[in-house]
Amino acid sequence: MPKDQSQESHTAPAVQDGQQCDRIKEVLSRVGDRWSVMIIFSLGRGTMRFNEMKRYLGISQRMLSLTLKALERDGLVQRTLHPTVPPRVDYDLTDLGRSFCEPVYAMGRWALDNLDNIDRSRAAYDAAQED
Amino acid sequence: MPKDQSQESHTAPAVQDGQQCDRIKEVLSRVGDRWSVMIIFSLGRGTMRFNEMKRYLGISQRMLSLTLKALERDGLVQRTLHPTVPPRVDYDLTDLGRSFCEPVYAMGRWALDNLDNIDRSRAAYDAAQED
DNA sequence: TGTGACTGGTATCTATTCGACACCACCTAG
DNA sequence: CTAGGTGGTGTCGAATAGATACCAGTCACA
Repeated sequence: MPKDQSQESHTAPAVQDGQQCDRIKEVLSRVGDRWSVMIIFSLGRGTMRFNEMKRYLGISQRMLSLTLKALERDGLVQRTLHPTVPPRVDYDLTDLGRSFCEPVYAMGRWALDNLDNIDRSRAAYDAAQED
Repeated sequence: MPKDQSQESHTAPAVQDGQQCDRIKEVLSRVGDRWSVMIIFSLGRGTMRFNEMKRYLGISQRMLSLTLKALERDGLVQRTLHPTVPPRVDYDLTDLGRSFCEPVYAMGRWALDNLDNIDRSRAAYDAAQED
């Protein structure tokens, strides 16, 4: 419950007024973790299979399984089992998942553009600490 | 190490070819966690003080302290100590932090727009599981 | 003159979560 | 017969998050 909403004379940029902030927090808690973002990110390229993602992302089988299940439950990812021999499982983004791609890519692009800035900041901070 | 880069006939949207993906993963591991995003999100509204953020976000003191320190190290957040009595500490975004706001807000906006979709998906998924 | 609450933290202890590993059934190649 | 692929689940120790206590100092209330 936000206590001090009275002095927002700043550059309030978007949607926000307290209970909305709570809902955002709620959603980000669900889909805002590292592996969810990474999975959405790579599925944006197209269909992937379980072990393919595992190798590509360097994620443990357990976390991949759990995260994919959660994303499927949230309606971002679709799981398709092909009853061949051996059985083959494809993972794709749903429409909802694809719409989530845009903000995820925006973050990815920012990450790429600013990795060097962050590294410089870190080095400067660490150097300053050594006094 | 991506193994299968050959069949990207899909809507490959942005920067990506393996080692770039690794760097994105690296940055997202740093600033992509829930509390970092939430802190950037609320600092986007303007200067905040330590306990103000603590109350607003519902974060523990320890995590707030640690996350702010990490964000300061990464150059996204600036800490200003006013040597008054009692001492007062202000937290602001740096220019780098403000540039990060855009993708963060994009995610927040998506979260807000799609919370209901996610809830419906979850309910449907859970109902289907009960067979 | 306590005592309760505020400031911005740190230290500690515990609960949750994560990742490594083993295991499953089944198939194929050597 | 063994090694490796498929897509997972179960277990266990380590890392991590959150709750709580505590710090030094100041203020208001009674």
